[in-house]
Amino acid sequence: MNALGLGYDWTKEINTTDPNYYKWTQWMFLLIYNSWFDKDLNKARHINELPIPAEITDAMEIENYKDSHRLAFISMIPVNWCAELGTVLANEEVDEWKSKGYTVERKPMRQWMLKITEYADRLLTDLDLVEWPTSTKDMQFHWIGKSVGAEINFDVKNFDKSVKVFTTRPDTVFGATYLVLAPEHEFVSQIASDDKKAEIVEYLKKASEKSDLERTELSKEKTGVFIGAYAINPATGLEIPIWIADYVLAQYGTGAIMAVPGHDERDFEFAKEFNLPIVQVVKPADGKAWNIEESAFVEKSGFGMNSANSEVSLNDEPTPKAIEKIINWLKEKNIGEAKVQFKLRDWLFSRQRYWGEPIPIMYFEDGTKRSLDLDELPLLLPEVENFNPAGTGESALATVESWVNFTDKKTGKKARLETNTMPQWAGSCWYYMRYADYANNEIFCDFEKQKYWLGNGGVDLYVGGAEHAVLHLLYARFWHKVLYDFGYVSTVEPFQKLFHQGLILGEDGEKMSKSRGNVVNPDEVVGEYGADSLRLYEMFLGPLEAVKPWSTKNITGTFNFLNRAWRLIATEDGKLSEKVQDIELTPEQDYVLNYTIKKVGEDIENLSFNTAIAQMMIFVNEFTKAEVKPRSAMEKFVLCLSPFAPHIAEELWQILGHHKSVSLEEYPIFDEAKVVKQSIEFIVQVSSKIRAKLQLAVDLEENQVKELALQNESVIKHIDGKEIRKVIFVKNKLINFIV
RNA sequence: GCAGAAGUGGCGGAAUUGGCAGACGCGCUGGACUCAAAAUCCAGUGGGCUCAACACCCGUGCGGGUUCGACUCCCGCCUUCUGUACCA
Repeated sequence: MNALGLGYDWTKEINTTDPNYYKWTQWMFLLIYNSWFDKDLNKARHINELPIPAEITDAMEIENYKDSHRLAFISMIPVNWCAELGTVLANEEVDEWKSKGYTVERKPMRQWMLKITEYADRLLTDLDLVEWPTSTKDMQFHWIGKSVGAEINFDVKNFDKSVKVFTTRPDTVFGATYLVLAPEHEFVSQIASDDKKAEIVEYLKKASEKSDLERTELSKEKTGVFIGAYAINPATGLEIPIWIADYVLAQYGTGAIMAVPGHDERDFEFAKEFNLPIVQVVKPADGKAWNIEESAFVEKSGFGMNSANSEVSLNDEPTPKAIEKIINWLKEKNIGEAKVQFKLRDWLFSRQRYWGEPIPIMYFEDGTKRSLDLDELPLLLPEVENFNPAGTGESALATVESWVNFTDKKTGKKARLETNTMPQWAGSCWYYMRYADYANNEIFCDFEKQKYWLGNGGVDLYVGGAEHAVLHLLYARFWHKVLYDFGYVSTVEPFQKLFHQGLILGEDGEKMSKSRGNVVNPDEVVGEYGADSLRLYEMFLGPLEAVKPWSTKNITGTFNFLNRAWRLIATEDGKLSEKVQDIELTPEQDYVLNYTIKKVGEDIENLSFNTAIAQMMIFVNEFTKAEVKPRSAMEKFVLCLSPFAPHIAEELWQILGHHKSVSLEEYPIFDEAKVVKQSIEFIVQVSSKIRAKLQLAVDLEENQVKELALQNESVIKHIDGKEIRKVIFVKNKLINFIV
């Protein structure tokens, strides 16, 4: 990187695995842990400010109540457990190990979660504040996935229970002909009939062995099992069967749905597969008949039908009105209410691996616990011989007796440390702020420094790959907002302007990889053509955001350009060329110079480096033609070139007689008056076809141009005595005679 | 399937309040310099037609449309890339 002349200040290097750095990652985790989300104020507050209900008086119960409100909490949630490996696998690792013959199952295990869902609304609305690519904003928008609907309770026949479902179409409740629970739903084992239990266990086993990916790959064929229980449709009063099926996800909504096969594609497919009744309760707005046995009617623009009981009728109501009406009825009867649901799930934060920041919480023998104080951080990882997981689902840390079990100095009590560690994402959630105050040991970043460097809406320009569009960029926004709520940062959002650079592919148009053998080694290119040629070529390839192939052959273009630029100013042996003299510029040279300064400056602002370089090539071509080169133009050109090709520019600058580094110079200023052309090539069209080009002075009026144009031979020929019906005139551009 | 982006010479790409399509570079062709070559410099280079020039015609993935005028705007398709995965 040094050879390429990239301007990194290595004294400010940071490292998320450095204890002095992860001290603050742990501190931030504890800030989150010691918070609850005040829905009224729509922000995080300290856990000690949480109002405790009067009926809770027992100290232990108060702690439990607090724990259930913390933004970091423990939950039993399904993870990819591989018993043979004794460890939990990431989604993308599952297939790899399964193909090696290992068994991976979805098993609920104790995990630390962060309540990012509390920030769902803010993460959504604050997207308006940032200058990000629309595609990335869209991705986050869909990922957060806000849907507005209702929750409805369906009583279970013969049980004192009711299944809560979430639906965006409560108006179709009259058409709900069965319920479907996620296989993992807690009611399944409780309400299933005995004769179905064997079948259910079998189905559950199969479902648990499927990864999320497999569940969806099998999407075309719906599977499920009737569990021998019935629910009562609260709208119709009818008994409807309860099924389990893995197309219903435990993690979303309530983990249960009311199935309306007449008005939902998935429910329709399922009903067809298992011969369940389909009832039409919405009709198309155009009044045409709809064959509900053929396909589901899913438009939200219809009118209700077959939807009435003794208390409420949705018949002939347009869908939006019907939704409103049924929600009011559900509320009145206390069987449901309006509900906003997000696709966004809480963040599974813990890892059962050695390499990660230890979660700084200790548990005492009496069942109480405490988080570490700032003066006890960082909580270091112990030195170990064996990094393998404990095999119990815990990390290697659980096997380090001396680390895990100890006597707490502050309380004198025997304690056991949490053995979970944090994910890679944690340290990258806030590193962008550490650069502003990289060595501070009192706080993660001094507020004033943070405000100075990042106060203008966050990081001014954040360049990174599109693969981070939803995970890193969402997690970091979440942490930043928590820090904002406690006044540690001055902006609501961490990254003001975001740019995704495109990948440079190998010469074969494929991703560069060792296995494909298409990797280009920059060191070799630098050796042959120099660092400036490489830098310039990478920028000249095409737009920064585009994915584009490398071509070693084409680097001669930028290499030649730099050689030509050199010869403009210097001799082969590095002396100032005798042709560089203090002379006036010709009007044409003056224009090219000023336009180059303007264009390159603007293109840098827009990150359009390829066109900036093209303009500098035009400059060099123009001045190569000249017998004598004006010194002032050469100096300004070197200043333009300097950010792109710093090494050559530096040498040329010194050859031109300067002693101060060119990198300390200001970018040159152009003369606005000189970038306006004195004369322009004017287009003359006859019936929209170009028939002549005239070299004219600028700002001529229509009459003047018309007169000149009509004297042109080619124009006369094409008008051919015909009547001119219309004349279109665009100032300084064209005149068009319609005949 | 859904969402987003893209499709322009032999190649990378340029051109957006709709107004010269192909800037700039690579490659290729010819010339100058040289004993020769490399390097360098100069000229040419979308296709068709033409001995050639002029002129003319065609041309921005495909098919329509709006407009005096469309790479650009609208409708419908095709292809490629990226992301995502039954979210009730």
